[in-house]
Amino acid sequence: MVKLTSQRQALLDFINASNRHWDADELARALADAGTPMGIATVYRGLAALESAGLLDSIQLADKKRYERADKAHHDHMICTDCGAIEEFAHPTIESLQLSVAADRGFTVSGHQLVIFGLCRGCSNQGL
Amino acid sequence: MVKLTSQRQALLDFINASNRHWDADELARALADAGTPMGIATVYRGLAALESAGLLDSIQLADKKRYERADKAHHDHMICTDCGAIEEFAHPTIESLQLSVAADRGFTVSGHQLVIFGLCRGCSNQGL
DNA sequence: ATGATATTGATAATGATTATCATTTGCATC
DNA sequence: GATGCAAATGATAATCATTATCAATATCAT
Ligand SMILES: [Mn+2]
Ligand SMILES: [Mn+2]
Ligand SMILES: [Zn+2]
Ligand SMILES: [Zn+2]
Repeated sequence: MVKLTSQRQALLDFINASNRHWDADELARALADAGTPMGIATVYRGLAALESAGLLDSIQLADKKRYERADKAHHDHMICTDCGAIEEFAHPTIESLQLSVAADRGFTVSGHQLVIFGLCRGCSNQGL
Repeated sequence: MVKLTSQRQALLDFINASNRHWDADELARALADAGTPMGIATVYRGLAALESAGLLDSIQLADKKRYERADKAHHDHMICTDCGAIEEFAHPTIESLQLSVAADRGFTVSGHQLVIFGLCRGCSNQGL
C-alpha cells in the first residue's frame, strides 16, 4: 500500500503549483527554501512513486531526469541549447505517424520521447 | 590539429564494420578481445573526437550514450523495452513536421532525437 | 490505540563519464 | 630521416546523478 506522506504531498504541491520541469536537486533546494526540507533520497523516491502513480510526468534528458505536472495533455519538448529554456508543443499528426510507423514493424508502442534541440526565438535573435 | 591515431582508427573500423549501437564499455571489451586493447578513457575521448569530426553518430539513451556508423542517412529509433533491440526507421513527414512546428515558434533547429519505446515484433508475440 | 509495514534520512555505493598528469606519439617542418 | 611540439594515451582520481542500506519513524487499516 503506497502511503501519501507529508513529503510526497509537498513535492506534488510544489510541482503542481508551477509550470517548470524540475530535477531532483532543484526541488530539494526549493523545498528547503520553502520551509519543508527533506532528504535528497526522499526526493528521488517520492518523485518516482508519484510518477508511477500517474501524478507526475517526467522527461529523461541526457544528464538528468526532470519532472513536471501530469495534468497537462501529452506533449513533446524543444530545448534551447543556449539558455536552456524548455518549450512544449503538441502535434497530433506526428503522434499518429509514430504509431503507424511502429505498427508497420509489428512494434507495440508503450511510449516515446521526442526532443528538438536548437535556439529559442530569443537566443536566435541574439546572433543578428 | 586533431590526430588520427591507431586507437581512433581501430574504434572507427570496428564500428563501421558493424551495424550496432555501441556503448563505450562494449567497445572497450570488444577491442580488447580483438587484440587492440585501449584505456577506457581513450575510448571515451576517441568516440567524442570521431563524433565531432562527423565520422560517427550517437544516440543518448537514459543511462548511456551509444555510437553507430555515420554513413547511414538520418533515422530515428525504436527500442524494445523487453529484449533491448534497437530498430531504425526514417519518416520524412515526421521530420518535416518537426521543422515546421519549430519554425512556428521561431526556434532554430540544430537537431532532434525521437525514440519510440515498446515491444518489438518478437517480444510482442511472446505474450500471445 | 495497536501493529504491520512503508517511508524517511544520513550516508555508502554504483555506474557512466570526465579530469589529471606524466609519458608517449603523430605529424608538420627542416 | 631527424627534430620539436602539440595532441593523445592510459592509469587512476574525481564528479555527478541516482540507487542501495538500514536503523528510526510515520502512516493507515483494523
Ligand atoms: Mn513538459
Ligand atoms: Mn541507428
Ligand atoms: Zn534560448
Ligand atoms: Zn524485443
